[in-house]
Amino acid sequence: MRADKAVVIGLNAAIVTVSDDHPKILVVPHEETDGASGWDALPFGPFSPMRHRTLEIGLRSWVQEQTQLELGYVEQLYTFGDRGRHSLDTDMSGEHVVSVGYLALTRGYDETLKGAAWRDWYQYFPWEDWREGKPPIIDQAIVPLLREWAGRQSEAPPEELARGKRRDRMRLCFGVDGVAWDDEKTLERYELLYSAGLLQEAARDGRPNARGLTGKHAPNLGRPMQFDHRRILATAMGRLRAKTKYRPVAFELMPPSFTLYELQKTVEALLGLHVHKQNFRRLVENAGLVERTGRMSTRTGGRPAEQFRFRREVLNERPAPGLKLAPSRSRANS
Amino acid sequence: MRADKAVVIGLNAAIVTVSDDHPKILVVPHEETDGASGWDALPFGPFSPMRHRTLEIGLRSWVQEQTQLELGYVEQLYTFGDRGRHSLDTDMSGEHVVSVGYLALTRGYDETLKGAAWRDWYQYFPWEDWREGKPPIIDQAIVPLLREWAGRQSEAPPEELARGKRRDRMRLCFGVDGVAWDDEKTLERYELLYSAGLLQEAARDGRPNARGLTGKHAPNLGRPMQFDHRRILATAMGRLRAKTKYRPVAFELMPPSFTLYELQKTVEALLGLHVHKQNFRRLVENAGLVERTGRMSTRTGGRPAEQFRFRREVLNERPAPGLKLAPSRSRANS
DNA sequence: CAATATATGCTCATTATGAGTATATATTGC
DNA sequence: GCAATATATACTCATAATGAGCATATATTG
Repeated sequence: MRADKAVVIGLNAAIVTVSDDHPKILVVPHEETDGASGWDALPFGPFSPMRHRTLEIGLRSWVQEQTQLELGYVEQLYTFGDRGRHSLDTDMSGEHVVSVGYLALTRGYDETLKGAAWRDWYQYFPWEDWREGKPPIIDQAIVPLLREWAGRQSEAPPEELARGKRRDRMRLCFGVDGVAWDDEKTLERYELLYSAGLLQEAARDGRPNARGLTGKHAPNLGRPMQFDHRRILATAMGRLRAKTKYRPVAFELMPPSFTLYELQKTVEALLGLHVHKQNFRRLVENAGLVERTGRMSTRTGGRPAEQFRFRREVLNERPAPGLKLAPSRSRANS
Repeated sequence: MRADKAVVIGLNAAIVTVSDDHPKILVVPHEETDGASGWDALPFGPFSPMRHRTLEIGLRSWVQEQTQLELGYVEQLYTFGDRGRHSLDTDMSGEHVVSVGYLALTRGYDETLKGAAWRDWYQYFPWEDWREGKPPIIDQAIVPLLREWAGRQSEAPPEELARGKRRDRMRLCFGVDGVAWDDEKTLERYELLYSAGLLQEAARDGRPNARGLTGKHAPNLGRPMQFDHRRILATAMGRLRAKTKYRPVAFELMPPSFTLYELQKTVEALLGLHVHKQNFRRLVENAGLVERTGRMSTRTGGRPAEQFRFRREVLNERPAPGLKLAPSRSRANS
């Protein structure tokens, strides 16, 4: 059992927090040799089997080292074997890198971390935030560009078929022709845009873009990242959005005590959607996910809200549920 | 970016089919040097970045080579960095192996595949099949052994706490004290039994078992596998059971045309549970997952059943649904 | 032809869901 | 102090989804 080329396992963490109604991820500015500098990177480092008994332990220690952050909730996402042509060509050591992506949640938001910075994840995915309605970038830029791409000559022989498939992908991903928006399809959308050559990463990797041009001519759809890090982030978003609905993960992002509306705002920030306020309370309370503290919130605004805390016991009662909610269609509530 | 020890990526496939109401997986007898021979292994091989552009392509080619099987549906499961002490100690080359597990589905069941064999997955997990009621092994062996384990002195200081946590894990995993059985917790159950030292793999890896004994004294809870392959299989089962309920994957296991009851039997085999027959039909038909063929089944028994086929179009309509069903509690139906 | 086995259609009570109305309690500007 | 405003929270209601069972249809078997 011998590989013909050395393989390095890169551990990558998408570390998420929510502050001030914005989901943020921790990025480190990563200096590059080939002019791609300035692109953000996720905290990452190689897995060393001698030092780390498991992959997750390795990840935690890298993050600790690079950002002084002690991670709580950590979950493995996916392992990517292809990091795009870029890494194959320019990787200094001639090693092949396989990326293992992780999602981590923290309520920390420890202001300034040496060398690292928190950034709103919607900067990388401006089409994913529907809280203020459909993001204009979709109809103004994305859909027209994708239409052009879908109509282009395909390389493969079954011409008409390939075009149809492209159109279907577009419809399902971006909710064209009355297809409903699916907040969990973040990775599919990212990969569609990449395939269509509409992302800077695709240009970097030498993929022809929607106009058939190769090179640095991709439009500016969201902020790019180093290597395949934006893909890992897309995976993290999708997983977190999905998991929020069937497991009580949102509480990992909350302080020990919070009002129900604060909880709702956090969930809405993650999902990029509004939910129905009254139904949200009903769900959270009926599911036994929270308990009253008796204390009241002194926030400015209207009537003071009661503070709640997460009922950790639910985890031991049944397979603990999440915050399954339909987006509220009427903009009236929230 | 240098690892201090060479890392090899092992690609492992849990290839599933269902035939005759039994979910089966493809195993290859793997000869070992240290006496552990006879333990089944999943088809696996190392990832070679030079030959395979992606991990999945590498997996497909290994499977093809080892079993002559052309895979259809393939999905990555999880990447394990620790394969137990065993592999660390006895790995011939001194390399560290990281396992990437995959789930693959096939309707093939191509009888005899050179060197490989299909085996009922419940042989590895006899506690997972609840179709004939609660498997006796749970109350007769597993729960008593786990109780003993939960009551043992713990290594860590917070004595009472550790015991409580062990009891909680047992309750949630095996449905003790009125906790409902959760068919998706296959991995949690496997890992609990491993932690408690109740599996042959744990003995092999030198973990103390429930009676505090080290060595080959583990009871015989299911058939063991090479390396961490039973853990990968447990992951595959859990994922497949979960996915069946929200995505139309079961059809990957069906022939082009089938009766609704055949479909139901396949789903039941996967979940290890019975479902309510009439409600199953209602769900499948209302969800638009199937369409009539007009042909009738000539199977022996009672009234002939109509044959259906999978409506592939659902995949392009909305985020295609699965076969979400509650297990029927009354044994009357089926 | 009775007994039996399965397929399929239909009903019904209960619960979950999506949306809204109504009321309570605070702050703010005057 | 009071109207205007903002939020919190309680409650209602129609509709859909779910879980369970009954009834009928159509085959085979002895």
